[in-house]
Amino acid sequence: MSAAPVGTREISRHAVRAELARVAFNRFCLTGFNQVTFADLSEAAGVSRSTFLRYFGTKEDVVLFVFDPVGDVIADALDAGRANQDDWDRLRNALESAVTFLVRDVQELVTILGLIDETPALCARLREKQAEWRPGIVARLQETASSADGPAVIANVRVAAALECLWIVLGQWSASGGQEDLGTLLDAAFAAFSSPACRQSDAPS
Amino acid sequence: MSAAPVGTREISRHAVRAELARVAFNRFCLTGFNQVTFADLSEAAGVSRSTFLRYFGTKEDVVLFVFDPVGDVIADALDAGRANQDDWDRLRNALESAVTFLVRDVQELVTILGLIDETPALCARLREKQAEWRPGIVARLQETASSADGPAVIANVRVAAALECLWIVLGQWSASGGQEDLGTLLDAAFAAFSSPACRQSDAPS
DNA sequence: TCTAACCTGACACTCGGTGTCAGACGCGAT
DNA sequence: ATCGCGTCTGACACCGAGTGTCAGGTTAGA
Repeated sequence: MSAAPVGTREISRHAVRAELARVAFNRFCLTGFNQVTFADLSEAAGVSRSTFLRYFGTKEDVVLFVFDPVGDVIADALDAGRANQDDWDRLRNALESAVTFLVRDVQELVTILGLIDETPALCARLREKQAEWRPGIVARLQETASSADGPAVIANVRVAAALECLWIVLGQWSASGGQEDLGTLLDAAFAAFSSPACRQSDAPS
Repeated sequence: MSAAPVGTREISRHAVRAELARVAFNRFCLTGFNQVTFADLSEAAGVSRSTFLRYFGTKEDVVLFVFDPVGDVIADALDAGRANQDDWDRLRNALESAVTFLVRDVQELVTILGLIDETPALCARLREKQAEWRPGIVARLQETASSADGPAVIANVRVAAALECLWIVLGQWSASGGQEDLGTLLDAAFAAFSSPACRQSDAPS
């Protein structure tokens, strides 16, 4: 997935990137995202500030570049089992693929999510990435559709809503320290769309 | 709504803020958001850079401060007609209040939305504001609930989804130059939640 | 081996944003 | 009227993010 690096230069670049991110991540967790400067990071990593900036365009990307493939993961996962499933089921399953991709090391992901949660700049940048994914996901959701399908806005809204579910669920999960089951949490979140939309009648007290 | 300014100082400050924003907005539309610096803005407005910075903490706020009350508008509107309506209906009506609040001058709103749309930094900051509104809206949605109401995550997801609808609808509306009816667009967007979730069967060809 | 592409570090620069400071201004009390 | 108080303003210094350039070293591939 996501264009495997063939050239030796690509391999090298990828490895250096990973190492720089690792060193930087420790600093961020230790001191806080905003308190750490590029000068600190480059010094800690043993490279010049210029070089560090060449590997990561912005400070946010040092943390968030691991999320880059998620958009493609979700879009690709929409193809699987596209028969006999409605939009919500397909989206829910695609999100399952996304969290499976993200959860390699539980502790690491919990830490990253915690760092993001307490840093507005990281939240903003992550939401920006999410917005970039949406068109591709919407297109994939529609291209396998039976064309006699409501206006495009419907698909747009559903994808946007599903992506919101993803972050809400991940937030809940990381708040529990990675204990809860992500599949169960996804089901609970998607119940917002399928359940009988509560409170059309008073409480039976 | 939103704490009417009582003191003379508050009135003055509010007026200056509006004037500075007006001048700045022209510049932004003329040259593009990123190309305009605080030095340009302050010169155009006839004040020092320091003063301009004192009225708007960030460059994004120069454009986006008009959206600040929207969160409260939505939360307040949730109270109206809280009987015999399910979550989706209440949220849809609350969004109607929000767009009514925003649409004073059609042309101006279309221009602002266009500027936001082509400026990633503005999109990001607006999404940040939206995230700040959410807790308050969720609380209001739940406080009038019959408590025998699914887990909190349900309300969270629904509010998040509704807010996504708001921006999708506003995007569509501004793309049409403010011609289409916002109520109709809202209905079309919310159909994503109530319609029979397409494609559980093949196309009848 | 040779050449061309690339990587690196150093430097200069712009701009967003924060903080400080002294002076000007408005306003209420005496 | 004027005195004192808090506030607003402009000037300045400062920091950090991000961009661009350039010379020299390294490596890949013919």
